[in-house]
Amino acid sequence: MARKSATGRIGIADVALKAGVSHATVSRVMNGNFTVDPEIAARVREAAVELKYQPNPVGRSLALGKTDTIGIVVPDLANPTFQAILRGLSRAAAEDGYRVLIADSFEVPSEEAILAGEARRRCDGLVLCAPRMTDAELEEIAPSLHPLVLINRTTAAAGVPSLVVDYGQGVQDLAEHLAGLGHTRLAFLAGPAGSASNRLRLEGLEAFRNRHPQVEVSMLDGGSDFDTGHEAVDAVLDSGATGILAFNDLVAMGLMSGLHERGVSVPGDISITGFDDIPFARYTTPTLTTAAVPISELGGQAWHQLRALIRKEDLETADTRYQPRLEIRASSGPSPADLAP
Amino acid sequence: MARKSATGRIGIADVALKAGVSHATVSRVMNGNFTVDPEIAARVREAAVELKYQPNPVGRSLALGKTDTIGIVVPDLANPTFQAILRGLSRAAAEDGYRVLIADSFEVPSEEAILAGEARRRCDGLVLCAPRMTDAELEEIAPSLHPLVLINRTTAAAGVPSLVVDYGQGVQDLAEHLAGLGHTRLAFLAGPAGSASNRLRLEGLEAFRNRHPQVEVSMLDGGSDFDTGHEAVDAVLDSGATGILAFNDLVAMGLMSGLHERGVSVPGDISITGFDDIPFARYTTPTLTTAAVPISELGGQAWHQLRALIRKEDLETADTRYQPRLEIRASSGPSPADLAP
DNA sequence: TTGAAAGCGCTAACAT
DNA sequence: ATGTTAGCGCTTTCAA
Repeated sequence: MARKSATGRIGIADVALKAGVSHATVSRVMNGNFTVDPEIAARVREAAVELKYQPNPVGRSLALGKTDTIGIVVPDLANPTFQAILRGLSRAAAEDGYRVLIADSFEVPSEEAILAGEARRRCDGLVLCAPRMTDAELEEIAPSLHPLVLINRTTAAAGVPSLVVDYGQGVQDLAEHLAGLGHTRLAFLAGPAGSASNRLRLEGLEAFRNRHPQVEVSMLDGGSDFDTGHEAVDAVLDSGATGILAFNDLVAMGLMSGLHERGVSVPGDISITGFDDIPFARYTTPTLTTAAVPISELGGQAWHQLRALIRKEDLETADTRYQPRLEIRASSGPSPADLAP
Repeated sequence: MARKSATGRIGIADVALKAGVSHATVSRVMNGNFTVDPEIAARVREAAVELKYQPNPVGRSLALGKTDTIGIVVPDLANPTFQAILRGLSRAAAEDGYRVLIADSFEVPSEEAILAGEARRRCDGLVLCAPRMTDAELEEIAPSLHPLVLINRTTAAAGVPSLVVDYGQGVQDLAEHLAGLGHTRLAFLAGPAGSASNRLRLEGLEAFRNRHPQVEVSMLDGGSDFDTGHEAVDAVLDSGATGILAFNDLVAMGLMSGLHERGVSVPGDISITGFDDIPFARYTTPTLTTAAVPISELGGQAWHQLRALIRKEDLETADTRYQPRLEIRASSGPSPADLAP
């Protein structure tokens, strides 16, 4: 009978018994150790196949001190940006035989540290995606999370590579684009308060203001999803701005939908820009002007950085900076003030 | 010094040493066993905190025979449907202290069985999402994957609960809706060939045809993403149909975008329906008529079924069938033939 | 080339 | 109430 082990599953001992060898030999064969006599190896393999034996990964993990698994902590799995990062990460890691364990903090900053620690202990490394926790907290826990890679966040802690998108530059490019179209009253529909990428956008806008003192840039509270944009219609109309920089594509889409309901023409009356260039952006009506971010590439890069750390190839912990690319489509046009004198 | 164990990390032995007790006692304290003297327990806890000790999950898993992790295999992580299922699953599992390990088969059916087996071995249970493998193969591997829950697929194998969306009924409801608006020439923009959910839609349309012999329903080849819809514009126009049933919302959006570029009015000239009711559906222009599927609820339910199996509460392995809900929005309207006599 | 034995970090039965 | 001991399933020295 096959079921010898306590768990009821077939273990290395069953194969050893069937092949008439020790478990050490079975282990050697399973791991491709060539010091085993070919004849015996064949017998072992045969027994393994017959019993449909597959090594227990938990046992291996304990013995080897590695799990072939990495973790990722995201603030919100419903956000297309994080979904794309996850996909890129999962794809790249899979090519090296690693699996991904996910942890969603549901935008609760206080949960992040716990989730991160827990995930890290089960894995060989961790990707922390746009964490909402404070700099101090991040810096404090970073060492215990090593190997660790950050996305859209940096830290003073040593040995933690960061992949950050230059949202500041991106938003400046968008603002320049609108200014170039004659818009002199812009409004920024901000993102979540704790978001570091929102801070970068604000810094970028500050730089823009300094270069263009004649352009008014008002700030409107917001968020990161459709509803935020949809609910911001009144605030946007009240602001009197003709060029709206939405926090991201989702917000822009919600806003466009709301303006459409009010009979406001885009870009006839108001020009709108998004951020991210999610796949949907080229299918909205009108198609959305935005700043394209190579999101899923970011996930792939995160794995490559993490892999280097896991393999202790950490020769270079240089941070990587991604430049968004301006994607001009139909949602932005000349300022109506320019058209109707 | 704290670092005693071979791995360099702090282990139970370090805490035992520091608190002057055996590791068994430390284990008892960490697991809330009340047979420990309160004073000693406090001393142990203190030592644990000072050393920042956290039990190694791999060690626990091996000893307990459980990992507090479940796996999910999806055909394509880029698909919003699977993303939503993943999110619902992850959320529900997290509430019970379980984590989710993901495996993406990238639409390669031959990979599924391997990925599934591998994932299952690392986890306490598995969710197989719309597997593309054959019925025979699924039935063969199902027993070795137990506890197993299927989504949008059924199997003859015993003890495997299925959660399936009634795509057949949904597409019939949509077709009835269009017929009720006076459309007599419909076209179905089909999905991926191997997809079981596409087969269900085709069956539903067959039933519809039998009930409405006077309505013409032509079949157009397609796929499951934006581009499919966008590229289908010519085929759609050539078909002469005034009511288009797109495979899903993505295809519908791509199609609407393409028709918009051609100056075709929706729903003035052509009515369009999607399927799924992804969040974007209510923000398209015009808003999309579709059949709403409670996708992320599906993920939650999958966890509840799986949890019952893990806990061996498998009293009822009844399959669950979800009825899509017709969501009538602005992309469908009266047949132009009815309007212009 | 192979087997015996130790050990990965933990839990739990057993003994005290 | 606590310590000792024996696993969980595997890899890997160390002997032979």
